[in-house]
Formats: sequence, C-alpha cells, structure tokens
Amino acid sequence: MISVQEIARIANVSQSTVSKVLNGYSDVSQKTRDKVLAIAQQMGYVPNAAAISLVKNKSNIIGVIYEVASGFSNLFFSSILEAFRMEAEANGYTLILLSQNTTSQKTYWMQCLSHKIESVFIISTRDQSTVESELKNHGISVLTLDPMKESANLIATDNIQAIRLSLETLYNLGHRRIAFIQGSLGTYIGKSRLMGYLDFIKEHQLPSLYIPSISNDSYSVQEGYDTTNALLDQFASVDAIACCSDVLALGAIYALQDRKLRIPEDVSIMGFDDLRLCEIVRPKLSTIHQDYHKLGKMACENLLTRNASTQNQPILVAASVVIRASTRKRL
Amino acid sequence: MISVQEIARIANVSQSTVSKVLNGYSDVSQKTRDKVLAIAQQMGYVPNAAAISLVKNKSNIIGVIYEVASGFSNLFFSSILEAFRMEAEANGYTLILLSQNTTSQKTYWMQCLSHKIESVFIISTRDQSTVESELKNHGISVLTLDPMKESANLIATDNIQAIRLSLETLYNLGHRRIAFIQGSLGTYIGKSRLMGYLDFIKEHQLPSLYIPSISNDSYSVQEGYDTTNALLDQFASVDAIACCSDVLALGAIYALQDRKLRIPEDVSIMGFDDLRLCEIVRPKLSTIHQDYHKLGKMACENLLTRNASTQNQPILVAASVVIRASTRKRL
DNA sequence: TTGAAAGCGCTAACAG
DNA sequence: CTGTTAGCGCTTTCAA
Repeated sequence: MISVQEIARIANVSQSTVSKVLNGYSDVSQKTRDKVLAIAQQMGYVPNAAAISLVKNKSNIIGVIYEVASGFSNLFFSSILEAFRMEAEANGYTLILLSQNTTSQKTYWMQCLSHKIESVFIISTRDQSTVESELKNHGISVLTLDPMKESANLIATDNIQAIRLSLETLYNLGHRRIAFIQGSLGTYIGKSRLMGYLDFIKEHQLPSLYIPSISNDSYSVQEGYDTTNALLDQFASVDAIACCSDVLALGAIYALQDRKLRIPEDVSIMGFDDLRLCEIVRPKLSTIHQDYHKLGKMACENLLTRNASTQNQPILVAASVVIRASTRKRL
Repeated sequence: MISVQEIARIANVSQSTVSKVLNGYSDVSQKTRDKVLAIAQQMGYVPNAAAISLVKNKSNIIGVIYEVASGFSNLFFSSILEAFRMEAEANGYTLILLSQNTTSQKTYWMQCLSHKIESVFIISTRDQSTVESELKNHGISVLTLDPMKESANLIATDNIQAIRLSLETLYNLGHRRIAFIQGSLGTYIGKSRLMGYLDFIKEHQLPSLYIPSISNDSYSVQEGYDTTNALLDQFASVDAIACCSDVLALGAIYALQDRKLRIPEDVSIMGFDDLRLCEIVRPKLSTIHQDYHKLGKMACENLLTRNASTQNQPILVAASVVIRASTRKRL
C-alpha cells in the first residue's frame, strides 16, 4: 500500500502538501493539486484509517449492539440496521459490531474507548438494564431501539399513534365492539399501546373489550390464541380484534377458526408489525407497518448530533396502516 | 484517557517496560509487573486501537457484509452472525460492517485496506457476482455463506446430506411415493438439493415424482402452492412431499388443504430451514434444521486460518432433522 | 502557495 | 530485567 509520503516523493512536493490536497484544502495551486490527485489515483492510494484516527483522536466509527434476541423481531432489525448503515456511510461513518462476551474481559465501553467510538446504537441486547447507563457514564452517546422502559435515549414507533391508527381503521369500517389483545404490560411498548387503546375507546365511547389481568409477555401464537378465547368467553360479541403483534394476531386467527368464526366476515383482525408473516397466513393479515427505513435513518442522524451530556428527547416515528384480507366493512 | 506514557511516568519505569507488561511478555520482574498492572487498572487504562494498528500494521478487525436480501433468509442470518461474532471475539477480533453505497466512492476493498482488514465474511449481499473476486484480488480472504454458485470460498449446510436426511426420514416412515419440491435450479443450493433427491430415489429405486421444468426461484408460498398442484395433477398418488424450504412447504400445506387432503394423515410434509414459521403453522412443520451456530462459528474459525492466495476448500456443515406434526407413518 | 518539523500512542529492536 | 530510540502514516502548526 502506498502512503502519503510516497506520493509526496513522486510528486516532488512535501507530505503536508499532499495531505492538504487529499483533504480538500484550498491553499494549494491547481497544478500541484492535479498532479497529486493523479498520482494518488494511479497508485491506488487508500488512507490508513488508524493513522488518521491516531492523529485526529477521532475514528468516525459508530458502535452497534445487535445481539440475537428471542422472537420474530430479527426480521425487522435487519431492515433497520440496513437503513442505519446507509445513513452512517453517507455521513462518512463506519459501523462496528460491539460484542461483550462473559468470558472475555472487554466490555462495550472499553471497546468504544479503544476505538474512539462516541455513539452507540442499541438495536437489541440481552442485558438492557445496565448497558445504556454504563456507556453514558463513559461519555458515549446512546440510542436504544424499542427499550423496555421509557428513556430519553429511545427511538421507537409512535405506539400510541400506531395503535390508534389500527383502531381508527376498524372504527371506520363500522366496527364498534373492538377487542384488544395487549402485549407485555411490563414494557414501554406494551404500556403505550394499551394506553392508545384506552384513550381511543374512551374518546369514541366504545365498550372496553380487553382483559386487564393478562400480560402477553412473549407475544406468542399461544398467547394470542388463549387471549382470544378468553375475550370471546367473557364478552358477548366481538366485531373486530386489534392485536399488539402479528404473531398474537395469528393466534387470534387460529382461535376464531377453531370456533368456526370466519375472518373477516364475522370478525376483522388487525395485526401489528407487518412481518413477512402477514403475506403468508390465510387470510393475509391487515396490520400496522412500522417505518423501518425511517427508524434506521433517523436513529443515525440523531445519534450523530446527540451529545452524551446534554438532555435529549425520545424519537418517535409514525406508523402506517396496511390493509390486506383480514379486515372488512361490518355488515 | 490515560496512555502508556502516563503509566510509565507514574510507575517510574520506561514506556517499553509498561508495554511489555501490558502485552504479557515474560522478561519483566514480578514486582515491576505488579506495580504497572496496578496503576493501569486503577487509572482505567484502555489501549488505543488505532495506535496499535498503526505500529503493528494489523488491526484484528474482520469485515462482514450483511445486506438485507429479499426472502425469509434474514431470519437465520442474524443467528449465524451472532455465532460468528462470539467466535471472533474469543479470538480477539472485532467486526466491522462493510458498506458499499453507490453514491459514496468507498468500495468494500477500500474499506478493508484502510482498516487493515484481512478477512471478510459475506453473509448476504445484493451483488454477489463481483464482490468476492474483487476482495480476493486485493489479497483479502473471503468466505461466502450460501453463494449462488459453487466456489472454494463457500460455507453452507451440506445440502445433499440434508435433503437425504429429509428423504430418509420419510422413507423410514414407510413412504415410497415421495415427491420433491425443488428450489431455484439456477443456484448452487437448489442444484445440490435436487441432486440429493435424484441420488436418493435412484438408490432406493423409488419413482421420480418431481417436475424437472419448474424452478422455484423465489422460494415463495405461491410457488410451493403451484408446484404441489402440478405434482398432484401429474402423479396419481403422493405419500409425502419433501420441500426445499419451509416457505415452499407452507404453500404445499395450503394446496393440500384446498384439495381436502389431510396432513399428515394423507400426505406427510417435510420442510427445510427450521424457520420460526415451523412452530406457528398448522400443523407444525417437520423440517431440516440447519446448524446456524456451527455455521457461524466455523465460518470464523476457518476465515482466520484462511489465506487469500492459497487454495481453499468449501466448508459444509451437517444438518439435522426436526420432527413436528406434519409427518407420520404411512398407514 | 509550499515545506519543515513535531507528535498522536504504541511496539520492537537493541543495548546496557 | 530495564531503558533508549526509532518509527508506524498521517495532520497540523508555523515559518518561509
């Protein structure tokens, strides 16, 4: 690999001149500039990232924490990561996948300090409780996607708006007895969505068709199935069901099918997430689409302008509705 | 952040002594060692990765190409990446997510040269055709997961063994008229699996129940549905169907259901991939499980011992069978 | 408009 | 066992 020094020697100029050309400084004659650029191009010059990082004390690297979590979420994590990566690249940043093994001694923050990483995007992590604060304590900016608890450093879909969208869709189809299958009530997401439901039915003076004592912590098919049965047992009739996830919705579909209820003729169903799942179930699932691209892009934009020490705002991204075959006008 | 120089000053020793202690060299007295280590520990010393990279001309960074591809495969990519990351960390390596935008000028290989990356793991990429050779031309070792074409630098499930396992399972359940739903015949994976089927039926003198003219290039539900209908139209009776993917198998399930055939009473079905899907369809899908953990781990182990210039062998990982509810003994 | 020189934090001969 | 010295590739004053 060729170095700045080499180019300087060949061009018969000093190292500093080459450096200036390469960095686009203006105080270099056009002639010199052209000569240097030509040589660099021709010799296939590639800057040494380590040398630059060392002298600038800055690496242009963003850390990403992306551990496999359980559940289906991996599907959209990769889309978010993709959008994040594109935005990072557009801003001249490279992504490092942080890794904190129990056997090795390296913690996330050590890797950050070692690589001069100032910002970390937490997509998913097993041990959410301490990671964020540990990083912040070392002066590192953090943004967490869909955290368990509310935080100033979160980025997420605007869950209240999103669930309202789901309910509005059903409402506008003429449904009035709209049941709700909540997610985990121990999480920020789950609580927000429930709040959205409660707000909505209150506003529109609809009956409250949900069972407060249930918390569907794993968002599983079985939970969706059981909750649906409980709803149908407890409430005389149900026009539609709004679910907190597509997987819960699938459980609802199975429960309805087992009771010989037709979807959407008898009951309309709305999912939430817009997983690939929606396209392959029968009937295809109407759902709430989270804007994965925007989530990733905004996460990056925001992280780069964030300051670890100042007060930050959570970032909420609007969702949209996708109508497929599991919903229809009330007869 | 504290530096080696600082520690040296405080400990009243030279920089090189500190360096030796930190790097575990033996030619340092226990006393000095203890003193230095204590200070480093207490002052929270973290080595500067850039400085080390610069002086050693080696970064201990592995590149990963992980772009969102279409299809369901994203589901297990993250598991493989996870295993890969753990193994990398155990060997003292960090992962960089390579990114090659059309707008920016930075190519994959430039990023590698810049960061002194010697090895790249290609999990998924949009433009598979040129990436591998471009990297290799720059002296970078490459390993590609499930490439489109056969190559010395591939890592994949042993597809022939895997599909044989699927067929053996059905055979041992007493099925003899075993149909096959192939995948894309334009890819290495698709061709291997078909070969596995042809070998097996020849060996066991079974009828060939597959339609050579079909290539299911997108591994979609619809393709599975259509192929199943074609099979049932063309062949008098079918005991079982071995599919090249879980999604194709789902299409087969729908087709059978629409023809009022029961699964597994009338027809047994084997999927391939062991996606989460298998657990949530009705009936739950028996399938071939790819060893994602081993794929990721071996990819890393192997990549680190690979040499870009020498001849390398493809890596094939054995699959296993998972029995759920879509298969049963022939009556 | 150009160049000389210093130095980022670290390692690696080599000499003592 | 310990220290001196040079230098990795680059940027950045500062002087010319």
